[in-house]
Amino acid sequence: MISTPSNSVVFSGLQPTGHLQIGNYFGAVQNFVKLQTQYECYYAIVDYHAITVEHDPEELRRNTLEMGFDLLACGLDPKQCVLFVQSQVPEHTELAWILSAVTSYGDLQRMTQFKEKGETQEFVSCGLFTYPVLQAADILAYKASKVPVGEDQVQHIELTRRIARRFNARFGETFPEPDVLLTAALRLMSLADPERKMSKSLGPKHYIALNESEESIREKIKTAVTDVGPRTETKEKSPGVANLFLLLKLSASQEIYDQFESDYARGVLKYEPLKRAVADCLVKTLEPIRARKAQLKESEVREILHEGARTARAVARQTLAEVRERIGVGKLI
RNA sequence: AGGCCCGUAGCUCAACUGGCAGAGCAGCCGACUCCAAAUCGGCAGGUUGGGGGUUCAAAUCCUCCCGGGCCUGCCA
Repeated sequence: MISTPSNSVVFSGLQPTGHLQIGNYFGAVQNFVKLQTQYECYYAIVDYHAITVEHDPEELRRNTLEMGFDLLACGLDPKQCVLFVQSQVPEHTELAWILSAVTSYGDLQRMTQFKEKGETQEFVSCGLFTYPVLQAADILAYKASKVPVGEDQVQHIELTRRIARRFNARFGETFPEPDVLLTAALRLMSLADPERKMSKSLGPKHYIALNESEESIREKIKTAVTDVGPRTETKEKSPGVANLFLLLKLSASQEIYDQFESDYARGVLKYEPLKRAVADCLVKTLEPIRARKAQLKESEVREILHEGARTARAVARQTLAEVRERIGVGKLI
């Protein structure tokens, strides 16, 4: 069997949260960069998702553009992938409405992310509830079959499959059922609370941004939580130390990494030198990204995003034409 | 459309019958530590949702507005 275009399309969406942090980079974006050389990739900065909770319009605008800068700096190449802003392709929201008609209310009620996010919000919008439907539309508008996402999104992709299946059953084969593209599950943990995943929402001590100053990176690594010392009776690393080793693996040479591993195994590792090495290597690893970002001009980023939206829209429009036809709306002849 | 409840520090809440707005957590600085954590010491944090009114004095009482939640009705 030769792979057809229909099973080689990748879609992923990123919320415009402002600057990317290194957890996003090593956990997801680095993988996106790799995927763009192997698949037909659509990457969307999903601003319509961001409005489902309270937000500031100016901040959203700024964050959306900022995300474009960061993604390009990380190595997403407009020649190899389609990078765009969700709201610039209105087919997403149109398809979301259509799909909401084949989405089970009960399924949505079972989405754990809605329950969790809803608890933190004073005002729970209807949009927050139907968020997974828009996500399904994002994916299905391009008939994507592979969706690289984190573990926390797996439930939403399963819902997307159910939505696709139900649509196909009622109106005829239209969408592929997308698969989660699980790469080597790589989770950077918070520096200040290594039991939790690194996230901006936990506070500044918990994450390192891609564009963070060298001084600040060193300070945060230095104050990262460790433990009372290497344990002799068990080889198991504490979460904080394991996290530092993961950072070292991601940024240091094999030699340096092996040296620290060996020190740890022999029970002679001191955390202070480990932290110094992690900070050194991390600063060096992020430097090229910083350099690329500094070279990007705002007008250039805007143009790339607009061009991406044009390309994406051409594809999404075709899908919508087919969908409208199948469900009996639009043209009446 | 009617009724009831709520809004105080970043978060969770306290403040009697109207009497100097406070605590825990989070945050910042320091001590301790190979580095951290924990612990200890210190610091900072406020238009009490907003306007108007009563009063010597309002987070507290009255009034309007904004925001949120619940109940009922109406429509279909």
